Amino acid sequence: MSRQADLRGIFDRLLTAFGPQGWWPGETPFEVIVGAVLTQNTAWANVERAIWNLKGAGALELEALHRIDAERLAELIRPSGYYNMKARRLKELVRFLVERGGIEALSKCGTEELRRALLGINGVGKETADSILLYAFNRPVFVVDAYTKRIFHRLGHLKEDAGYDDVKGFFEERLPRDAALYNEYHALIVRLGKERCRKTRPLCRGCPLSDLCPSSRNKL
DNA sequence: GCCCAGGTGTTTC
DNA sequence: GAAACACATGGG
Repeated sequence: MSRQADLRGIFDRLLTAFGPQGWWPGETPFEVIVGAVLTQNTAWANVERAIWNLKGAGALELEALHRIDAERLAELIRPSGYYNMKARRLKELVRFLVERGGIEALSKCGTEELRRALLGINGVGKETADSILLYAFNRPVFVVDAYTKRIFHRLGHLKEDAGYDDVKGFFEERLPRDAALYNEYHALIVRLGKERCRKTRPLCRGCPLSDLCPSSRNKL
């Protein structure tokens, strides 16, 4: 850590540059949960196609997804990639939700308890669990993804080998525990991460965010 | 054709 | 433990 991280300052700059991101792009907590699995290592545009298929089949509801065959489900979510694996994972997650009395009942659980339970489900890792906690259950949990590590390591705020929980703790210790703030911050990091510098402007000349640029080719 | 995308579990050293 | 691998579609 070469210097003190001004996480709030970076947040303000990203918000000014990109505006509110309106995450999660899902209409119900259940839709958020399904999307969290479907988007694992997958471009969101492909997830949207899968979601659209599920809606069209009337399968984007807890009971419907609980009843559907894994094979049929795999067919519907095919555009999101890894469809056989994700179909099994979704079935597991849905069974968990049903067994625990649904999302409403689960919302009475403590955050740590719920996180442990989610992590116990096959196919739900830390990022997926935290995405569900933050975006479906509105809990103040900072979500870490590959962009977060890449960008903040490049800024000199994280060690090369910082693990998921190290990074999560880094943010949670330096920011107020505020679900709305974590919601927007993670979304803005993803937005920044996706921002690819044009080949015609390899040094992001004039870009007010050039010092935050995630591209390793653009070390300043 | 190649690389990447809002990861995770399993296998192997 | 951590590195290597499997899982798969669609856009740039």
